[in-house]
Amino acid sequence: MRVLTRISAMLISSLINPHDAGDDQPICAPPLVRKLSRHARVTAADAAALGKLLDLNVRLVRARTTFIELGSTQAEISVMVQGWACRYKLLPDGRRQIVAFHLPGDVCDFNALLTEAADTGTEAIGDVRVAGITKQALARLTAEHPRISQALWWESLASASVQREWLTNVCRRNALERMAHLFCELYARLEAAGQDGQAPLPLAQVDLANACGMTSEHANRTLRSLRVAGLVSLQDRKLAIASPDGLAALAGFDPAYLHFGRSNATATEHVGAAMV
Amino acid sequence: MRVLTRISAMLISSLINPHDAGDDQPICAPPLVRKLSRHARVTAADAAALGKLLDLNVRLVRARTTFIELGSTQAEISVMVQGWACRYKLLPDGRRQIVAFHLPGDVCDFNALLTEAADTGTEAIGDVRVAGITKQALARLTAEHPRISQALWWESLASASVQREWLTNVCRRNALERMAHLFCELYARLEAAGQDGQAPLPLAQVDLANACGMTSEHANRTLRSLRVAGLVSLQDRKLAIASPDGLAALAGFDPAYLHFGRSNATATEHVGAAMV
DNA sequence: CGTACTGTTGATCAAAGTCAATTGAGGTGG
DNA sequence: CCACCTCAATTGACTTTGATCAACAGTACG
Repeated sequence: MRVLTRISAMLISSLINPHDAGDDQPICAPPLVRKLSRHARVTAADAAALGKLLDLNVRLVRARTTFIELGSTQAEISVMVQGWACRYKLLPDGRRQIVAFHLPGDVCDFNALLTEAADTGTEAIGDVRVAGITKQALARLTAEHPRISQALWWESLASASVQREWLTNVCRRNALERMAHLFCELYARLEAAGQDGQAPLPLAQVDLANACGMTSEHANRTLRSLRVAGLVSLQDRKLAIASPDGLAALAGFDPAYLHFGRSNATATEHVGAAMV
Repeated sequence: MRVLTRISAMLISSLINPHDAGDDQPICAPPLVRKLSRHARVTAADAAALGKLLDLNVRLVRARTTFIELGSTQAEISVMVQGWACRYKLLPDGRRQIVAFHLPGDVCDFNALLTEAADTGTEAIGDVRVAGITKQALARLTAEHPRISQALWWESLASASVQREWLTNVCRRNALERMAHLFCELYARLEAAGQDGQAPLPLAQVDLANACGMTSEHANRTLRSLRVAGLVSLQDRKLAIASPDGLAALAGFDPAYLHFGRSNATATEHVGAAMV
């Protein structure tokens, strides 16, 4: 049984969105809004509408709880508001693979749109806040705000791109490079999400192992190598990235695949219209 | 330099689409149309409109030619009409990873919508026919045929799901299981595409190696194991799947992740509307 | 003060990579 | 038509990476 604590929208929203007074400064907008604003030319009205939806239905998920169960069908799209989550697959014999990490502002669950049994589970790493948007609400939102729809396409395609990089990462890099690459990605994404890229990562070594495609013992040894090389450090049992540049050099990290930045926001204009 | 032969639409269409006379029987529709019809309730009019677009601009790509260059930006979305292609990533030091195979009916290039430099290349494995749809044309199509847009969302999400399965496959299965799994997937996808699942696969061993995340030598040995186990066979230098069931048992193959089937086509109805 | 996790370390083993050489098929030019 | 060339496939010997098995330490928590 899932243990989900649903909390009144107003309460939560005032707790985690202190900007709620109605000003539109993107700096304190919900993470997803801020992110989507980078992709397409989301107007203030678009952002406000999305922001309102994100406030309506926020639930608190306790650490180490799977909040999107394997095999379940979801009536809602889940959006990360706070905390970290991981998406994993399980083989029948128990082998587990983390296929993605979800940070604030990430859409956990585009696949819910397929309305089929989820072939992945999603688990909170620490305590997490997730906004649920019903498909109907999303339908209304995207119908009235086509630019949001464009931006969601972007978001979805960008996360597919990350997926491909992960595949390349685990297949073509060795353990040390793999882990370094993962750290680089997380660092870059945290920074882009407006969070402190230097903040200690809440990941357990098992998570690292499951994400990098190795055993926890080997993850431990790999981590130690990175530590003695001075690239990461441990602060009171929390991992911290000591040298982003060093890690990037080791991993051959090129953030292009993350598809940040609004470089060609104008160019995607008509595409959004296209897909929507 | 890319060597692309562009051929008059009418010519090609009559060559490869002998059904062109205007009848709407899905059995002889272009592969993409047939596939999308499984996802959402695409009407005859929707299908016809898409089919027409797919006929407008078909190019022939010779075997072993990269037709979507790394680093390029694309004005068109490419759709596989005939033949096989692979999508790959390259590391600076030359290591290569195939991240997807494209069969007839697959959209190669959703990422073109991002209008950023492609971080993957796409190469024809044998001779290939690709339909190009300009973003503008796609915009018009999806605006007039929202169900097509729904179906494209489905298609995009399904391919992301395949991507995740690949990650799990290479991380958590050994060489033998990996390759068996790949064969199962290709077999299932070929069958679903209405092609003969028993047809010999045009893949070179290097391709197998690059897709399964191993060296070509090891791919060779792995393939031999599968051959002596009677699961695959070599017919005049072409690989053929001898025992789909045996392969599936070995690999622990569950086709759910491919998201075939119209099981819940009705349920996705309003979602399509949502995203569009 | 046990109990239950993570994390840590060591010893050993198996899977896959690397290096090197050979085979075989198909294509080309003489 | 045949010698030659090229490239993919094949095989063997050896090495390396990472998995497995096993034990133990440190913390957290009831």
